[in-house]
Amino acid sequence: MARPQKYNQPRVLNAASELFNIQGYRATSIEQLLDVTKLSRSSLYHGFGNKEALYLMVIDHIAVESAVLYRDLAKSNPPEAFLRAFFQCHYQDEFAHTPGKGCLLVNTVVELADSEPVLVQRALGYLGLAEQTLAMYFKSAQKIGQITKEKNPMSLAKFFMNTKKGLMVSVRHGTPLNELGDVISTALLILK
Amino acid sequence: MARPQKYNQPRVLNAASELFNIQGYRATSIEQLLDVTKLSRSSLYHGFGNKEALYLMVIDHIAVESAVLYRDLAKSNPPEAFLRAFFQCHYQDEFAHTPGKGCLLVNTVVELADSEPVLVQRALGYLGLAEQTLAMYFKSAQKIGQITKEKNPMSLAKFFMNTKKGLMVSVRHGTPLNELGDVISTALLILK
DNA sequence: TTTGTTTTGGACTTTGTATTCCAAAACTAA
DNA sequence: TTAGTTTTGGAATACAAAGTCCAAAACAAA
Repeated sequence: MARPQKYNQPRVLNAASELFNIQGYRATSIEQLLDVTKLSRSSLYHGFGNKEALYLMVIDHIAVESAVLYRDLAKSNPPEAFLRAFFQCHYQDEFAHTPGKGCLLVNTVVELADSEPVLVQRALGYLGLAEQTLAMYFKSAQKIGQITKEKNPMSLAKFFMNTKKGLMVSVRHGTPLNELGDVISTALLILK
Repeated sequence: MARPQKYNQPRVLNAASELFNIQGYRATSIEQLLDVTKLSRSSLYHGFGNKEALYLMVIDHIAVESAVLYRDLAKSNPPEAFLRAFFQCHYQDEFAHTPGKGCLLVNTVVELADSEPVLVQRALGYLGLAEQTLAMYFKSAQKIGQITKEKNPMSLAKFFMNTKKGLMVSVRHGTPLNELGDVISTALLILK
């Protein structure tokens, strides 16, 4: 008994996510968002609130996507392969779940650290979640004997999250892929 | 035979640097810059051009400071101590050459990656320089036998620069210092 | 067709921001 | 004092951006 919603959230969020990821939060105008989402101004404000609310939804959206991806990668790979995939999934088209340059969560905390606490806290929450997931992965990998028990799982998680953050910075400014591969290989020596 | 310049560049650049570093480029308004530099609007535009030009001068300014500091640290420390100082100098008050949160160069490339190529290129240049300096340091450290010759000096440099970038992201969003220390200790195992 | 909801166009308001400009004031050296 | 230069106040310009609002159009079901 009503006109159905024409736009669907996932498509809008994907388009917005891509633009935010490339340009950053502040550099992205409503005008541009209307462009890529093909929404009318009225629809965007009616359906998503405002720019900040939309950004929050985008963060949630990509965080869920990433969490699912990580879980899959962890299930089907031994430690080294898993970590390589974990590092590369944000800049390899095969996985293509986050187009754009770098990681939206990292970009968010760097760009907005001191000026948008709500957005930063949301991003930080998901980064923390990823760290915990990594720690649990290492803990169980130690139990199975896949990696040495010498090191604290939490320390490993923090170290590899830090490596990931560094890589996301490098990806964002266009470092050639082979150089990133070199960094990854060096970092993985920690597991030996 | 003239009125002398009241403001001096270094002081202005320090004040501006601190604000830019904390808030980012876009979130910092001219109004706020006038506030912290104690300059009048007219003086700022007359003496420094515009916001972009000022930011370039700030980048140059902190890059020179950092380069000098790194050189000193390299001269007076064995590899491990040098690297620890290299990592910590951006968030320890003792060195206090870059107040604010994180590293302005890293913040710049992340915040402005796609929208301010001039500023990003300038920052990238100095980051590249730091990497080269690190590589040379490792090369000579290998010659003296301070570190193993197993690894490529350039790979080491890239790896530790990546670690630094990750740390700067974490510093920016307020990770407790002891956690950073843990990451650093893990990363340093690469030298063993 | 009628009804109720969603979507749209587009003008409008409001706000914030960078930048320019000029005449007046401040200051030093001659 | 005078001359030459720097600094300043503050108004004015220009522009872009976020968000609001309303009436009209589109649409599906009754």
